[in-house]
This record gives sequence, structure tokens and C-alpha cells, in this order.
Amino acid sequence: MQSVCTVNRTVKYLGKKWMFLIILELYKGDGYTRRFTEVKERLPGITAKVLSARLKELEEEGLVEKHVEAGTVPVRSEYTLTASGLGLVEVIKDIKRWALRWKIENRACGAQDCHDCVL
Amino acid sequence: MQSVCTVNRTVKYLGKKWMFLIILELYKGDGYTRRFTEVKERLPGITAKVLSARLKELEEEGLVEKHVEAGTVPVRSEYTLTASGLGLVEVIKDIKRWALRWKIENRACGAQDCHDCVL
DNA sequence: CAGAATCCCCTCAGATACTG
DNA sequence: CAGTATCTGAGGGGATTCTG
Repeated sequence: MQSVCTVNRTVKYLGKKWMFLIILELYKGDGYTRRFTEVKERLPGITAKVLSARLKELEEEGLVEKHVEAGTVPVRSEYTLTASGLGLVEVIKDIKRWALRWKIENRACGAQDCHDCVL
Repeated sequence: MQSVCTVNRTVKYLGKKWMFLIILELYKGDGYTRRFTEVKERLPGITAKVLSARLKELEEEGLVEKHVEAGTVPVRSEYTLTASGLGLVEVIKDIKRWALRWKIENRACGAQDCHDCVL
């Protein structure tokens, strides 16, 4: 039963700020793909530093694949959700279903953390 | 679609250290109930301060109910998962299913964060 | 365009000591 | 037993500046 460990880890990095908002942005992209700046523009308030860090974590976890188009100037890098990443989107939907069932009456959003989504 | 906000919040506090391990401990208890010290003993490494803080958050979120037995000396306080909390256990199971599917080959546990569970 | 490097603040969590 | 109070160190994340 040691896989709880992975669950632990998962929840730990998912809990980081912006993380799952980024995942959802990629999810909304054509072919589950978005460019760096594209994500940045769609998540008002996020800094390049944080976005960069989160994408790197997602890449290391195998949830996202990075593709750099060589030879283009300026550089174009694209990030795509992997099958594993898509699987996680389903988990997020589960969370949302739970939240809808139990949390509707909840407090209003703090503007900074709140964005629409396609779930 | 503003409920993403709640999802955001959910993942944020679930991501806190020990949080979901505590939930699982309550889940394992008789009638989904455990006493403070009981949980503490079963989660080696957790401090009273953190356990206390997490339980308070869970209570505020409506995932846990606290019952203090009046008149007993010393005091006995019990924590029980609510229906909402039980619903969240199902979500954790979803996360585990996802993890099993995509993360088995994963790195070994850092002993400190790893505990068995009943999932 | 897509970051990396710095600085700085703030929260989280561990350790320790104390209490009704 | 079931906490609270205080101190501390590590890490997260924002703002700003710089670069291939």
C-alpha cells in the first residue's frame, strides 16, 4: 500500500499556487497544447518565474511534454498535456463534482485566485 | 463556472502537509471517528500543533465534526468525518487510482511522508 | 519569446515548553 | 488528555531586472 506516497506527493504539488489552473489552460488549448506566453496571458497575475517553475515540475512528473521549435527566431516552446496529464484533469473534475455537491454555499472568490474554467 | 474557486481552495488546503493522512486516519476509525491522541500516535512525526491546526481547518470546512465529552477528566475529544468528508475520501481514492495507473514506477518513499493506508 | 537570476517577504511546519 | 504559545529555519511566491 505504499502508493499512498505518490498520492501524497501528487496532492502536495497540485496544491501549489497556479498549478491546476495551468493544467486547465493546457487542457483548453488546441490539442491540449499551449505556448508559454499564451498561458501567461490567460492567467492574469502569474509571473514568468512561477509559470516556468510549475511547467518544469509538470514536465518532471510526466504530466506535460515540452516541445521547442528549433530554428525559429524568436523561440517558440509549446507545452502539451500527456495522457497522464489528461488523466489528472479527470481527477480535477472529480474534485469539482465533490465541491459542487458540498461547497456551493461557499464564500465568494478572492479575485486573485479565481478564474473561469472549462470543467 | 466560478466554482473552480472552490476547487482551487480545496486543493490548496488538501495539499498541506499531513492533511489527507489525517483524513484517512479518521476514515479508518470506528464510525469514522478517532480521538486526538489516537490520530497522533498513528501518524509518527506529526506534532500536536500541526494536528490541531489541520483538524481545525477540517472542521471549518465541514469535513469533520468535533465532539467533546463533557464531564470526563481528563478531557476526551473525538473527531468524526462528516458526509462531506467521506465524499472527499472517495476523491482521494480517485487520485490513488490515477496514481496507480501512471505513477507506479515512481521513486521510493521519503520515509517521513510515507504511511500505509486503507485505500 | 521564453525564460534565468536576484532580492525580499511571508507562511508553513518542526522543536520545545507550558496549561486547564 | 488535548491542546496553546513561542521561536526558528526552510521554502514558496511576488516584483524586478537581465538575456540568448
